[in-house]
Amino acid sequence: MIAPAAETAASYLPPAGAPVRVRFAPSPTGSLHVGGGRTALFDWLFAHGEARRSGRDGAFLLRIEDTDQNRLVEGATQGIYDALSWFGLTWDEGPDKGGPLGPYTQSERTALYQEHAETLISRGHAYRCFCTPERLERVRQEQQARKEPPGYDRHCRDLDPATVAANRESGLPSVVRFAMPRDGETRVHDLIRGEIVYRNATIDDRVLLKSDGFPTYHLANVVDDHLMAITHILRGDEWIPTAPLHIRLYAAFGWEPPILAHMPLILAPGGGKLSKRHGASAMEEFRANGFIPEALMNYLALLGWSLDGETEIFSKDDLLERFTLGRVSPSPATFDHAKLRWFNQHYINHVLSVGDLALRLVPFLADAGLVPSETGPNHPAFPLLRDASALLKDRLETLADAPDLMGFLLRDELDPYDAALLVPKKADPLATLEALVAVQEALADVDVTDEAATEARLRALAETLGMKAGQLFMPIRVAITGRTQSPGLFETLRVVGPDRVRARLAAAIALLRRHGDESLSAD
RNA sequence: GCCCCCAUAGUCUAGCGGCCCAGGACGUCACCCUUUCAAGGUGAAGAUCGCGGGUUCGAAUCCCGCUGGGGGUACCA
Repeated sequence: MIAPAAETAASYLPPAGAPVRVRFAPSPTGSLHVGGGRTALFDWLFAHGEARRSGRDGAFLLRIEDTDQNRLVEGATQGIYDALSWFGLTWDEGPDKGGPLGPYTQSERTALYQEHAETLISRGHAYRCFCTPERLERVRQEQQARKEPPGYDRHCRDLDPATVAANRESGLPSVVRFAMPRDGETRVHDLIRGEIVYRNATIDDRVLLKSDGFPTYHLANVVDDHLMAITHILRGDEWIPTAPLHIRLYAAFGWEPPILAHMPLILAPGGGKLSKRHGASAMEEFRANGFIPEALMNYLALLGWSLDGETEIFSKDDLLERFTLGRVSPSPATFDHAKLRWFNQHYINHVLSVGDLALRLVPFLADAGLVPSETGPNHPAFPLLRDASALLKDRLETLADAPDLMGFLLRDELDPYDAALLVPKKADPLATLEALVAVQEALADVDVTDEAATEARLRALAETLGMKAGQLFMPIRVAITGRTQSPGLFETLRVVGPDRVRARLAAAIALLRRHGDESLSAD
């Protein structure tokens, strides 16, 4: 546990007594990306951690941005809830939770956006545009041909009111565009990077309301953040280029903009945005691949944030205690699967209790048919699972490694293995066979659940046979586990238990006899 | 092309003008422990602080330029 730091109020926090409200606003167009997961984490840590530590109310809300009817993916919203819940984040307001400033699903707020678009039009900050997609495409191509920067040519910006009315009357489809100031500049204050200055002339008139009546991100996000009393916007770096538009929108509405903080991008190992091509990139994939949420959280927290450059292990409580938005770095970070695996291994081996680990292993082992899926702490299968977990936890990098590594403990029959494995390198098959027979006899009157007794007996046997202990232990290991790598031999024997030890030794001896005959006849 | 962001070892990072000829972690390598493999322990290699100019008694730290990487450039978010 890390001691809480003496907290001096950061400059980006509101005056004492005023609340901090942040939101995570994913669109339900697929599974939740780790980049989104990290943004949600930082949102949550800021609201529930930093803000509350400093004596302010901190609220974390979830808003579903489903304004693109063409990209909606069925079940995606539920998937987002599941991913965030699994990750360990809880939200105070959201579509499923309700709250004072809902609804929290944008498709239920369309009237609101339309009203606000009209307000902008009436104030001269926006206008109806009747340009067809075909015309827009043509303009774009012409601009490219002339090597001009692409962008809307403001064709409809100064249509006279009569034309607009006539077009609307005749049912011509239209969008609402923002009337960006044509000169001057817009200053965006980013909490992480400082001030960014844009020349207004380089920003075109973006669409606010689409022809299907739904808003674009720009309008919906500004209207909702204001109406939901959001104080700080945490979002990905990819939003920096549209930040000036948003700032202009706040100004056009006469609203005070929230504090903006753009989180550094998460890059793929080869460069570029992290995607499916680079292995897992969605929260649910990490879950399915056997990563535990505590480890993922620890790893993700350190991608872009650090406490002191020294401390590496942070529990969820540590993070709530120590995270500060001000220490988030502006530079993009490359996702390193190897380091994530290290964290996961560390949590499995050193942080989780054995009982906890055993329980988390159940879904993975059940899928492989190794334990009943209903296995719980009081299930008859649990004690063996627990013992198996204790034995193998130091070589589990992910929960998904368990079926392969623990099969020999959880099943009575061993998977078929190559008889040659029984014979150590540079050892004689016949001598090995005799040694195993001797082991069989020696173990007949030894209680294998007594590790010390078993070890004493087998070491003595090795001496009697004139073998090095390791030479004798390897054939036993293979006979009992079916593989050349296993936990310590004596603890393995203990957990496998007397009956299976006996049966597996007999099976190994039989296998070696057959193998010997075959190699003789092959000569 | 245009706009914008970023820049300390392969990777994540500490550093916010002298404590740094640069600290921690992952990865890599070696050794130790040892019945195998892990885990663990110890140690090593690895960064002309992207390059070039300034500012300063003094720069990884401040300023400018360049280069490189990345993002944006949709009636997607």
